[in-house]
Amino acid sequence: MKSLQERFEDKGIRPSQQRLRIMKYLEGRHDHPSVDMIYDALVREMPTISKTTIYNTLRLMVEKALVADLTISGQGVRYDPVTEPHSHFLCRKCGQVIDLEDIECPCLKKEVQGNKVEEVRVYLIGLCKKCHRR
Amino acid sequence: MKSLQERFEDKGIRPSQQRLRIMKYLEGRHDHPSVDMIYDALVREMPTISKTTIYNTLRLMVEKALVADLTISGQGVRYDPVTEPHSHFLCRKCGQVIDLEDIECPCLKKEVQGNKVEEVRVYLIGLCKKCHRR
DNA sequence: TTTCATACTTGTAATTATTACAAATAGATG
DNA sequence: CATCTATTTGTAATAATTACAAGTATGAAA
Repeated sequence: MKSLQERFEDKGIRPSQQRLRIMKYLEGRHDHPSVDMIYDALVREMPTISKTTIYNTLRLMVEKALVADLTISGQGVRYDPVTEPHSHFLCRKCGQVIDLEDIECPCLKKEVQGNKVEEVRVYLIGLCKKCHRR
Repeated sequence: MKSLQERFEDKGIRPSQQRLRIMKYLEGRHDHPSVDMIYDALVREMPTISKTTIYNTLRLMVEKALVADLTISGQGVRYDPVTEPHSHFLCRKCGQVIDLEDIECPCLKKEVQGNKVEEVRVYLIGLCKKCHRR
């Protein structure tokens, strides 16, 4: 895997302190944080960072396909450092969002009923392993 | 298909003028309107209706499973009078949301990786038939 | 290295979507 | 008709996001 610096260069993104921090934070977790979660975590080490920068950076990263955005029912927007297509599971009780790598999706066809498919998003909702046990 | 009145009674919902109007409007279309679209259309025939009532009614209908809510990437919440499970296609150019009845979904399993699946939402994004032709 | 132009960040204000809430209204029941 | 309760309405509050202008940092050129 290429370094962050390299991936930024490839896409013509200037590697500012803020952008690097945001991406490093995101890549270190798999819980699909929201803007607020990212801000709250980073503002401790970087007290001057602003929420607008988080928004700007994430918009740029999504545009350049270095980050994926998820809009799951009722949860607002969440961000995912993994851009390879995969599905997500939302636990309606604890709210956590889990990656599901192995779900093969039938709708990966290029064309459906005459419409050109560019992207497939599959969200499963239910009770996660832990919450289900009670 | 049962009448609206009957379906309301079954669920213990009082059939107020507003609720009936909102549901009738929704059932007459298949373009998955937003709260604003519904409000703008109804306020002409019912000048005193309030947006809060639209929100309240839709929340109730979703709760009682007479309406489905869709949260597609970037489009805010849209509402669908069809509650049988089916998929949706969003055209990234013209913004329309199309029903896809025939997409069979592989993930209709009851359980995935230990998590209990209660609901499956599949969104396809791309260019619709019309927009694609250009 | 200084200078300059440009890109990036920040804080604030504006916008949009949604919910909370209390007062007014309508509808059902006795 | 009188009363009780559910519903609706308007307004205010909240939350998420975007717009924008001013300040700051960065890189290139001199």
